[in-house]
Amino acid sequence: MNKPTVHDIAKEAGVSLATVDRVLNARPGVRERTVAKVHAAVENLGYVRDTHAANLARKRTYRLAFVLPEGPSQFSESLKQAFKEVFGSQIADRVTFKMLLVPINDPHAIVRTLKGIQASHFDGVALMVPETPQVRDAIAHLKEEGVAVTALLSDLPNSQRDYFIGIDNVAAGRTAGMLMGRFVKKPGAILVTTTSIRSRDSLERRLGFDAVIGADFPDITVLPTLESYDDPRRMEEAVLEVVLSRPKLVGAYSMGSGNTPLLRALRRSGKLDDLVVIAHELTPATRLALQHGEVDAVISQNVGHLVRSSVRVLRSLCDQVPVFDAQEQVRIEIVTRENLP
Amino acid sequence: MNKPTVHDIAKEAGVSLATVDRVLNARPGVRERTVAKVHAAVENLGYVRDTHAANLARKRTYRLAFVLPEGPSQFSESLKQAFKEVFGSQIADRVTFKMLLVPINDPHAIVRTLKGIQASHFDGVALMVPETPQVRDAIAHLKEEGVAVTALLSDLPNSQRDYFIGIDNVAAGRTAGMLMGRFVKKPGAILVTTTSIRSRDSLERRLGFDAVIGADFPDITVLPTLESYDDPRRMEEAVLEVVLSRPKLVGAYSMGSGNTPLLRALRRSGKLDDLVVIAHELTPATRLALQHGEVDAVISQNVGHLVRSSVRVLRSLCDQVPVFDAQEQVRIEIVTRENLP
DNA sequence: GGAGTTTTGAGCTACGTACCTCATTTTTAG
DNA sequence: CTAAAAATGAGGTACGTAGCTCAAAACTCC
Repeated sequence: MNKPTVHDIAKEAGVSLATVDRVLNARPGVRERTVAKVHAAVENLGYVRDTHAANLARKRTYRLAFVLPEGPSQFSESLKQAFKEVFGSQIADRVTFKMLLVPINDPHAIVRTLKGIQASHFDGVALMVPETPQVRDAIAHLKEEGVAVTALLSDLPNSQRDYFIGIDNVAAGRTAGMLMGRFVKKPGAILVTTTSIRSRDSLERRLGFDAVIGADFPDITVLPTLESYDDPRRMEEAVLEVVLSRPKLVGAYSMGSGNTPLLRALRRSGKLDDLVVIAHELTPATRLALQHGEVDAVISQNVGHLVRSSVRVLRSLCDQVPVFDAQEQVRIEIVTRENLP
Repeated sequence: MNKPTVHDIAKEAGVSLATVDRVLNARPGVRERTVAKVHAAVENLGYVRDTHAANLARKRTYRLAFVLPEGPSQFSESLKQAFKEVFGSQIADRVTFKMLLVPINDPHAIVRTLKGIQASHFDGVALMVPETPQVRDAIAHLKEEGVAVTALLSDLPNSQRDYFIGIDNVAAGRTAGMLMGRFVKKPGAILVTTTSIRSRDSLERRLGFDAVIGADFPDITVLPTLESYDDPRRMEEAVLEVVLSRPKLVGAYSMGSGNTPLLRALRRSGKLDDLVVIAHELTPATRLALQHGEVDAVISQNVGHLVRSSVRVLRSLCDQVPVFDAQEQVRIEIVTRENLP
């Protein structure tokens, strides 16, 4: 009736506790036949190791590193806030964190940081960095050392990362496109902005957005993407210019960070009320804009969930336990004034 | 540096381990002054009990009961599916479940079931039942016996339940109203259906829906709610009648279960393509309808999240540990063809 | 001041697992 | 067959906490 323990396994397999221990922890010096017997007993009884008792016995701690872009983005801030919250909660027991901030546009510096992560100091790493060949190599090296690696928000599909935690950005772009198409009331053009179209996220979102608009909303044209290159002033002016020169503008889609300069420009133009505005990521700024009716919808991913997921996933990877996918799947959330959390 | 243990507390407070244990577990026979000393030491060192070690020592199990409506609703099915999934996961360790199915329309039977739950057999209960005076009394009784009680999906605001896990249904209705208002392309009437308007959920959703339509979309009228009383055939015919007699119908809002008869009627009428359809809860039926473009949006709550939340919340309540609210908050999800999980 | 009562301390076992040592048994090679 | 090597067993300690016993110390009260 009760959950079987190692003692039960020993009895069932007709071996001693020591042998069971050797098998379960893959220690050497056990005959093939005996290993098989123990495994059979495990199967038979449906034994699952009590992770908590095991962690207690081995004084295990999960030393995790999070490599995040530095710089004062509102999204990063809410990520950091989420980390603080999680750190105090149950999820984080036996976990120690280290946040490593890297300049997102300097692949060299990123790789230097990754090389600084050693298996002797960390058991798992979550990465929110762009994929480059050097990053791939660094990940391969981490894996060789036995460090668990998960991609966060931006996938690293061609690397050896163990897991990806984040959304399908093409689908996110499609969702934005669908909302835009259904929300606008008349034919016209859509302004699109982002930090840099060189980032995979922006690329994918634009792809999805264009696909839906092209297929389902023939009356709408999508303008070329405006890039801010992290310069808010420049973005604000560029947006203003487009808005003033384009009488038939009906909407704006902000794919990346930099919602604030977009909104400032639209406010200055006096046309904000006539435009459907869709942005990404729920931050204090977009939240306020939603409440004021300036932004019509925000496509978002639950930041708290992202952080908790990364911790849970990294723990599972460290323990070599299967990840509970259903729980870790990140939803593409549509947030409006009415369902604002 | 390391997490303080009871030993550290004993040293810090200048008392023995036994005394620390007496204080921490609220055992009698300790002087006020000593209790204070120990609490001070706990504060000083920032001690937090290692729940897992504690559970190990006391062979603790969390015996939980879930009181759910019986009957073959698709939503109930997905709930049960979610339970099965959670049962095999880490969240459920040291947890034993019991599902108690009750006839939702028989308050008498519900109360009988609740009275059958005794503290000697259960540590926590999650309830998905309508609020009646008898139910309130039964909850009060459970609380007296020391059983943790949480409301699931339908709140029991006037009872002594410890927690509510679910969404704000007024906000959910508002969200549906907003989407409906923005999705329909011309003025007209909206058909509204539910199982029974006597249920709190339907009442609240309708309230929110009407409020938004009334305030923001003056061109739209909302028809009186059609009730199915759990009779699909009746619902199907009633819907068909309305659709055929109302040329200016532009949308349909399904507030409760019974999405299938609504869709059947709309298909039969041949007008499905011209209507904006918004439903609640993501089930196999609504998922398929979304994919086929028959339903435009589904307002949903993540069932897996609901179940995991209830387990986590009930555990926290049993342990008298604060609930991590941010994690347990249930989102009002907007699901469309594009962001279907 | 003595008897009774209350409070405190010391020490033990247990939970399920990890990891260690040392003795004993079994297997293998020559 | 024997010596060496490999495999196994018995039993211990530890992790952080719960919960128990029994003795010792500290308080009351009259």
